[in-house]
Amino acid sequence: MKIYKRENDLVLDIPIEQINIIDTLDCGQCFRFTKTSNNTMTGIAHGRVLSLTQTKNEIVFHDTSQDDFNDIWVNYLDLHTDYNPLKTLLSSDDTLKKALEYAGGIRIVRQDSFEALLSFIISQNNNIPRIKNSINKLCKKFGKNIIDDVYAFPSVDDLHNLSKEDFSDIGLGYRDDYIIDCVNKIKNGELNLENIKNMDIEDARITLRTIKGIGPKVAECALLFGFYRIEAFPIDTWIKKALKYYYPNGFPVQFQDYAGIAQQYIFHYIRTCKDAVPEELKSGKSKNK
DNA sequence: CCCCAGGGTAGGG
DNA sequence: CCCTACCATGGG
Repeated sequence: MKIYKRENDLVLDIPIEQINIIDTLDCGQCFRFTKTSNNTMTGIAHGRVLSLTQTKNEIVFHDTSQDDFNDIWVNYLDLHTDYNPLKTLLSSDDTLKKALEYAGGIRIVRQDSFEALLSFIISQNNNIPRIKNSINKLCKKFGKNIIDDVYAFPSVDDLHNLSKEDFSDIGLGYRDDYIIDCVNKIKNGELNLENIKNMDIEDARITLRTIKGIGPKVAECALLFGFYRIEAFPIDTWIKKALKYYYPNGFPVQFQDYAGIAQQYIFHYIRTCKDAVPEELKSGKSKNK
């Protein structure tokens, strides 16, 4: 992994098999990036704009300083982790082998805890385009302006002391109450996200689920995507279908310490690869049984 | 009109 | 423990 300067950009020498930025930033784990050309992703994270252009052997970080790269983006994109041993282990399973051939360049992005927590509260019984839309409106209305029409994800303080009416034009539906409850619990000290980072995962699950609207699935997503607990295993409607079709006898126990990463490969595979599962299963009623 | 989406809750068996 | 109705909203 070599990094060098090219005018205002930083160029990272890294093969696309090691990290595919489009698959990574557009696989339903984070919601603030969009594809701005056929090989460019642009979005906002940690209060900054990030625009990445990828070719076979390099990623261009547009208008990025060496300090921001070192202090923010290496960690955000999980670049210090070697995924090869894990991918070799997961390849012993036929389904994961196919999922890795389809999109093995996915990494688990290290998102801000509060942003991930709120994002996955919004995600419940919702679809990804609508989640992205609501989050963008939330940022535009309550987040701090970064530049032009770009806004940071709102902080706890940005969102506290708001009423349901304040959220009425965000399109959250009934989920506004959940956000209000979450922000209140953080503000009054009932919930401390920094403490959750150091908790045993079972305690973290129980603590997160004290927030209204957070059940098993959202708690697992928050832990996986907001706290980098890669053993967390969110089961949504897609993973339910995958478990039923591929793993009727249960998910392989030898993967349990990294089940969250495996889950993400499968999620992306089954959701976007049209011949991953039979059509009748994809369009079938997922709520039955 | 229907069903579905990175579900959870309350309430009743 | 299980099951079910219901919860807003927009896309297909």
